[in-house]
Amino acid sequence: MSYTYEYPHPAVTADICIFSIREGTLKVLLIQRLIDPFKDCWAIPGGFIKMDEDLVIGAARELEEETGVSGVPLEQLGAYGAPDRDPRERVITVAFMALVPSDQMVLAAATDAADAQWFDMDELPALAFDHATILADARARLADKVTNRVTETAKSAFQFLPQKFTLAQAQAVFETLKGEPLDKRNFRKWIAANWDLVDLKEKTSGGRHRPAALYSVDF
Amino acid sequence: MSYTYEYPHPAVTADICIFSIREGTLKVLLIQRLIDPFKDCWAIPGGFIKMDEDLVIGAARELEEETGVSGVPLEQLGAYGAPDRDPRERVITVAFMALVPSDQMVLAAATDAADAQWFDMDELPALAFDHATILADARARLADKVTNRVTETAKSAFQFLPQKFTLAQAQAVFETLKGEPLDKRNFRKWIAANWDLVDLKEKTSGGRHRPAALYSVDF
DNA sequence: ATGTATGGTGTAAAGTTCACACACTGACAG
DNA sequence: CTGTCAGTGTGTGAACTTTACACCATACAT
Repeated sequence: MSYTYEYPHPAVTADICIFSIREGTLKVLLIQRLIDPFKDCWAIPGGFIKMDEDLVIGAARELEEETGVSGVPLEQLGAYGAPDRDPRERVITVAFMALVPSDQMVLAAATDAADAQWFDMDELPALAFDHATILADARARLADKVTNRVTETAKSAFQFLPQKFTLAQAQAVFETLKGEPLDKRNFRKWIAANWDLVDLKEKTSGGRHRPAALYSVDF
Repeated sequence: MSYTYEYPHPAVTADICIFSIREGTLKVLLIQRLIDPFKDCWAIPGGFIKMDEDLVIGAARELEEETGVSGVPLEQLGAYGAPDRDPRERVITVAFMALVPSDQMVLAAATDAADAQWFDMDELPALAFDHATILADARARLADKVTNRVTETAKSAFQFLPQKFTLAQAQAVFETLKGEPLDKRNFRKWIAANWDLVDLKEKTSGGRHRPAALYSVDF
């Protein structure tokens, strides 16, 4: 089967930056490419858009196919289309990003992916294509969104916390996402002002220190 | 000549929202399509990306071809790719925007454009494809950029002013771009704080009112 | 002289951001 | 039982930003 056009057409892919927090650090989901170009190289998941699917649907499909991750709300980052970004042919990619909890997530590499793993954002391997650029843009956008407005992206930050959490735990999550330390008192004022925290009147115990109050959040 | 691929490929276009101010109101540059689909319908300029050109280069080229407008710094807005947005075949478009002065600009419709005209943003005709959506997104982004940070976009606002301008003229420009009235005193404080205004020690004359001081701006 | 149309000016209140230091308490060790 | 450790919890002031708001000045026309 082949497809013929009167004029040349580029291929169009979707690539997806999936961020999560694991072991207290910001991670990104990468796949190891099974095929050339950049065979065996790590890359952000993605693949070709089908002719009858919307961009974001295609991105979600590729993500699930390659990594087993599904049901995440993707936000468009932009299009990347340098003529030589793919050695095979002209490929224009539309990048998406999302922030997801990953604790109970099972990664299942498939399709074009030999492997799918979480990588520490501070220890990235060499990446295929222009994925390093895309990922850097996504990282910057993530830091921007998380603490500025109360958006869906910011909501998803709470998924890295247990149902009952301490304010110190919450601060650690937001610091990880933002990539910089936050002032304790100012953080507590911010979270109280911007989110509906419920004081559970319970305390942690077991630490070699003063117990911390536990909270949950209502949206 | 034809081009054959093993898998189907979408066409990729760039579409460009060019804003300007004319006669004190915000205008957008539209072209009248010469060919189907949407023949004779108005649309934002744009066209197919060539295989060896970057997205923004292609956008600039299409803009010049269809309207005669060149040399404008385009900013990417995002990709639009609903499967049915073009009745011919799958077409994914990458949208760009810019704000340009238009007084000495000569519009020259060519290529796929029967005509190129400035339209008042408040009196838009029916637009081809999903261009109404794209244009609405661009309008929102424009208002955002102009008064918030001192960006390239904001700089270009001064191009709608003569070399020597009054603060009232400047306020009118920024109000038009932002789409809402601004407080006179607060605007004057803002512009003085954010831009390097030079007091020319000259005054307007001839109005049936008190003369206004003239300024120029240094970047 | 008067009317009219636009130019030009300052201040206070509210809100936001940022920096910053010390006492509290439970667990554990001795 | 006592001391130390380690993380918890709390408030204020300064700087800055944002917003609201009203009146006199000046040139021209009549």
